[in-house]
Amino acid sequence: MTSTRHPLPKTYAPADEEPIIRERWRASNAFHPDPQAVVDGRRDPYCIIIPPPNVTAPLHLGHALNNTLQDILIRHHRMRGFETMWMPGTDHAGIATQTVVDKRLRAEGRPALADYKKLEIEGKAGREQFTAKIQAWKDEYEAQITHQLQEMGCSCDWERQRFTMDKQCARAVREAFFRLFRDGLIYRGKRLVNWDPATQTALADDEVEDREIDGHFWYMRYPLVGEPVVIDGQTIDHVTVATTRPETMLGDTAVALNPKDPRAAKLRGRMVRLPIVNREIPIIEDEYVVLPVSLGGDPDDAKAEYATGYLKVTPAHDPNDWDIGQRHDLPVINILAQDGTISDKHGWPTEEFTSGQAQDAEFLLGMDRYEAREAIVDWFTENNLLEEVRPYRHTVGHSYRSHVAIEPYLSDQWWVKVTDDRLRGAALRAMAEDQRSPSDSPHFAPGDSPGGTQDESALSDTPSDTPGRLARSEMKTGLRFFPERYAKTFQVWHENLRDWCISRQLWWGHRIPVWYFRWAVRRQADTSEEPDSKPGLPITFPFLSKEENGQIKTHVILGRDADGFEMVGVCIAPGHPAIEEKLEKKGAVQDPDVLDTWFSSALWPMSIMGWPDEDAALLKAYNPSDVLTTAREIITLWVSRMVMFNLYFLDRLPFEHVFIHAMIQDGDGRKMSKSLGNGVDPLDIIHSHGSDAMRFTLCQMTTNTQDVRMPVVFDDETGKNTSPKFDIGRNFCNKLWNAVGFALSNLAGGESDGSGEMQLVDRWILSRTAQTVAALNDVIASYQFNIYAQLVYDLFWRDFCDYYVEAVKPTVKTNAAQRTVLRAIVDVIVRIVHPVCPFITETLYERLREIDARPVDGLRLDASDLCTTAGWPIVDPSLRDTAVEREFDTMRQLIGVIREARSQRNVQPKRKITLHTDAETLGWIEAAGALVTTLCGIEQIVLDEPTGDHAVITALGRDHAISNLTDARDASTERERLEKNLADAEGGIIGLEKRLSNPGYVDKAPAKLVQQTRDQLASLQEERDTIRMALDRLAK
RNA sequence: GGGCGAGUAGCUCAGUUGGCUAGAGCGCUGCUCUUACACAGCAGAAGUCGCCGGUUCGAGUCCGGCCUCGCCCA
Repeated sequence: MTSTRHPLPKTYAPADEEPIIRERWRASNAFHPDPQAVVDGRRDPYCIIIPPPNVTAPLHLGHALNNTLQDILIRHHRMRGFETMWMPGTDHAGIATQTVVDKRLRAEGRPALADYKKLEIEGKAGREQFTAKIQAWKDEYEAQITHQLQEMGCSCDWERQRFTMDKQCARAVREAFFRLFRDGLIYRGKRLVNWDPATQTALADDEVEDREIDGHFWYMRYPLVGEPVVIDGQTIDHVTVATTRPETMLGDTAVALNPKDPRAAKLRGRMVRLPIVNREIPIIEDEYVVLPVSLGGDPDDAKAEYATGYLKVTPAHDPNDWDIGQRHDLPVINILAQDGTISDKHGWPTEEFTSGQAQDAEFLLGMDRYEAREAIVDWFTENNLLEEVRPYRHTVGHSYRSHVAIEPYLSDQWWVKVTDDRLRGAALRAMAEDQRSPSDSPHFAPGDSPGGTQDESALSDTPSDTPGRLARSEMKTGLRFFPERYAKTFQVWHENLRDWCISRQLWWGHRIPVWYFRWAVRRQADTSEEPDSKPGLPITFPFLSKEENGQIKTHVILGRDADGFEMVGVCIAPGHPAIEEKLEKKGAVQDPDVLDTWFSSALWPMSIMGWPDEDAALLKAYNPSDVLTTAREIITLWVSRMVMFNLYFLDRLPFEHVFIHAMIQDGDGRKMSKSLGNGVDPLDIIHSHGSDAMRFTLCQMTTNTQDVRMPVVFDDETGKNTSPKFDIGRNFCNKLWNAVGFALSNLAGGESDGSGEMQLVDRWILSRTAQTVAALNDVIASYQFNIYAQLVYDLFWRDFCDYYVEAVKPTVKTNAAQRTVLRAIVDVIVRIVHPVCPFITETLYERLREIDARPVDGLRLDASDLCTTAGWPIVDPSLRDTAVEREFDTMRQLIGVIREARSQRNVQPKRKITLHTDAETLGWIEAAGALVTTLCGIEQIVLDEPTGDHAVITALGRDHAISNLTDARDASTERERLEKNLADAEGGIIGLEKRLSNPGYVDKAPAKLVQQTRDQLASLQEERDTIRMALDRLAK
């Protein structure tokens, strides 16, 4: 068969080929699997769910890495015949997106969030208008992200792309919330939020700007209740607390000191009387308290320098104090109103005033927090309770909007009770047993001892053994992490888990499906139990039908107002807009907050497959999926929540494996970031080097360490950041292009008469290929991407190009057997490179298809129209021939020595030389075909001793010579070379002799190893002797 | 503070149950635009495997301690 096509261009030009290939893939529909084929049992599934990128910004290099790795897995499995699904999509990223859009609007001088909030208050649909702006932003970035993924060659099922806020995902969110609420796993509780007293709104963490301010530490005395204490000869009748916020003392509920503090023991169990309010509060011990420098605190810690060792604890007004309060079960006393004035109406116990205890504090009520601060400091001064004031510069969070200092403020939030055993315990029990660490965790059942038997089926997954694999619907245990060490992170996170606050004071997100209603509730039973933390009894609204009431199965009582009405919160099942409407007509108001973004992300593996419709074919086929591929910082947040929710709602895992890839840092070990300007844009690299080059480089870098470094350089020509690392991939692609092009031209041109036999190189390259393909399968199963690249590189470049192609040049045009092998090996190489470099291999595959393929025993290569759907090479173990590999290595050694001698003697590359050798060596060389003569530029091989100018060489334990070299002989370089070789040999001999003269080694090491050492020694000794003789000859 | 990772050639990194005279790519040196590829070929130089101690016949690899850098969680 003769090709009518033009030869390949000399250099691979990715920009010319990539769009053609993308279009070919699109038209083929090859990335759109049929879930029914899986459900019917006709095909085995393989599925990856994309970790949905945020619509906040375009993809960065970390995404490029993550998605390249996913695509490698996907393409590999698709070629192996799995019904392969890679589900794409994006995440709405609530806080980040809302902030980014608000910032952009403000930068453009257009109406922004604050303006829309005003409109909303005025009843002019501000919320709707603002979310429309975000929606437009989302559409823009979603399109951009999709484009980027396609440019990278990601073989996602684009027809099934989803978004965390689309209709289908929204339904899943509503359903999940309703069920968790119904089952008592969602509750309402207090939490400190960032409160802006000026605009009177809660702010997200990233809406708070840290600012350094010049403040003070005030040292205030709290008198001890009861007898004074003597410590180190000093009589103590009070403790001194240091604070930057004196006004919060009104809400103090304890004084804490570090258990390591020497004073702690003496004060244990004592109380102090809080000045002004006359509240008696306990002295407690908590590790959080900073020890003063004088008591052994860290001298480099500014806080230790200012600390007294006594910490006033105000749970309602400081996040750290809140945590201490939780740990010690302290009362929480909020002393501020929403506008930042001192108030007794927001949680300050009324009794303290009615009893007259707090009458000294009455004059403070109504004061602004800063006025109150001054007044309180004055009061302490007048009463001789102020010990000292020291200036102190520190960081205080300020509202990005009003620029006033934010106030940690107690407010009602919704929580998921992830600490419940149904969630946390289930997630822990789902871990593969051999990956669990020893632990006193009560969540593992007694039989679940760590370090149990390994689940063998998890370790290999060739298509032939998939029937042994656990049925997907039964996959509720065996969650496995790669690299293994991350299992510990997962376990520790769960063991220290706290409940998850899911409400966010934002507009962009899934609105909380709870309606608040002021109602004289008709109760089925009266109850005085604490209503706050658990759903109440079923509620009945008279204006709803019995059936409709059934959709509101639960409610939470939020409080009782002055008139005795209860404020209740009800959660409505999804799909009943009529009920929502009726309630709203009666005055019910939906919670204004939205859910934490992770709530919808946690449902991602289910929602995108059609849950809550449990009959959806997608859900049956692809939940659980095979592997989640993600970055390290996400294990705690996301992986955990997906596992908990999938187990809870479907009683099975969302995925079997979790692969955590390294993070890319710049050459100095810094994170890539916009602010540092050290980021590399994947699209820039695709344009400068090609998508395949970028992918190869990323794959090749992916070791199982935590971080990998990529030196970043600024390219003056393009004005963009790039990295020399990408040259690795570009060079690889170019080499591939040229080598395959060369092979094709040899196969297409010329013709053989069908005769000819395989030579040593042919059997050798087949053996190496068989070995490589087998290794690749293992390496994919264990997510060792750098080794994948290495194996492919070595086979293609070091073996195929450097030896095979060179060796067959003189014979391949006429030797039919060799042509068959060359054709097959090129085919294998193109296919095994395909998962990493899909574009170039797809292009080359098309050319390769023009050449007739003949079967090679032991090698199966199912063809297809496209490389992407072609069969993965299946090699018979019989192709592996270690005897041939050894024989080849012997010849390669000889080649190396001759080449070295040529180089030492400055023989011109083109010059053909004469080899003088013995009959036995000649026999080996001839048996190897044209290998040695071609690679060494040998014109003839003779059995005579050289007469004229020549160089003696030592190889295979004997002497040979080369002649017909060049001009005057240079004995000194040859002597230098021999002396170096002699030194090497002697060094080796000494080492081996030392080892063998050690009785411990000879006695204890395995006999096989000892014999191997002896053989090694003998051959080195032989080599040494011949080198010595050669040196002697030179000396004559 | 807790957890994890890294330290091997000038740079970026391999090194899987201890058997190593420690490897690769880039860079460097020399020779070649040899007819697939100069984004290439051939040859070469280059390392006290962070430091100290231990186990062992044998340690880059296992154990203990220390130093430096980084990440995650509080």
